[in-house]
Amino acid sequence: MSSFDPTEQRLAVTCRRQPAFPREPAVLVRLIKHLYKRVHDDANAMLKPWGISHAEYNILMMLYGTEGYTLNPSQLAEAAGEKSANITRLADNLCDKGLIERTASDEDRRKVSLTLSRAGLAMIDDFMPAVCALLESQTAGMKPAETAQLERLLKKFLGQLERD
Amino acid sequence: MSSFDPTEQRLAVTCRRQPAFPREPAVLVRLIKHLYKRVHDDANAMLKPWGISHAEYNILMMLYGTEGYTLNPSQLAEAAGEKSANITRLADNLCDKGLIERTASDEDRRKVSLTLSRAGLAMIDDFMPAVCALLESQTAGMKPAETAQLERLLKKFLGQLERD
DNA sequence: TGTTTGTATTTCAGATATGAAATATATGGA
DNA sequence: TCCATATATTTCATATCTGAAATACAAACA
Repeated sequence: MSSFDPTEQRLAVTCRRQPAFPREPAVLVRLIKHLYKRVHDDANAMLKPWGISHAEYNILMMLYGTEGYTLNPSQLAEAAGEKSANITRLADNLCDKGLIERTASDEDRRKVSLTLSRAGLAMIDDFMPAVCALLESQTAGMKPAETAQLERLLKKFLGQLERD
Repeated sequence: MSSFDPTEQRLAVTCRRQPAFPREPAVLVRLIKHLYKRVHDDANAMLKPWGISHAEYNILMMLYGTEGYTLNPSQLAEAAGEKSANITRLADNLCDKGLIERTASDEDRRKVSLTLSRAGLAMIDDFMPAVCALLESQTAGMKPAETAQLERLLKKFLGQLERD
């Protein structure tokens, strides 16, 4: 019994009432939504002891995954999947917490560099065991071939959404 | 070239820096986030002419997919994947727009019934062609066997997240 | 009956996210 | 040079969402 069952049941009724309604994409889209909400909530709960949100975590980790630990707000927006107005706010918060540093670029003065601070790096090292444990538990029941297949299909789906 | 490439690239760097970091679940979680944002934005854009949001659309469609077009806020919260405090607000808006009706239950006076109105039904009939077109375009590049496999794997993933 | 415990919904304050406009700088011609 | 257009970021008003507390009723039972 999954929390998704009531949703699926209601999609079935919709299909009966609207013969043109395409079940498969509708189910996929709603599964994505359910999964995202769940993953987002779990991540927020896990990160609570460190006083950062899932969105802030994503910013820190995108900087961490970059040579030089530095990105511009616009690169960060793409990597973290946030709108640029939101990046400004998140970066403000992370600066206030001392986890990143904001410096002006001199090569292009429109640009801003956001760099992981020493404290930001230390926090990542600190929460990393908890993050790894959560991530591992999330796929614990799936075989490597299944997760690889899921990755492939999700990328194909994303590619389709982004065509044109 | 996908908008996901920069993210994936940064996850690869993270794996190099943190050998314990499990790539596969991290990639899946971030793909889910990217997909959700995209689907959510596209749905909002498509629905704009009708003056409703993606979240409001989900409420309407969950009522539409129910015998009697009626649900309680708590059932709606589960079906639509929203927190109950949010259902109250969304239902308020939909009532103001005349798309649903709120009535007290007499069998259990704590409960509230939210019912699709005549105008709500008419709006669904009206936007249905655009909804179907969007949904179909979203999986246009995938074979039925692939979407079925994706559905199966997403359900397995969700099941894993919800164990315990 | 009265009391306790549980469930359904709403309220409220604060967090989070958004679009559109504003600001500042860059770039490529005329 | 001057101008038009493009890019990067922020600001601001508003929309959206959340947790926690408050409210209202139900159900079980001493």
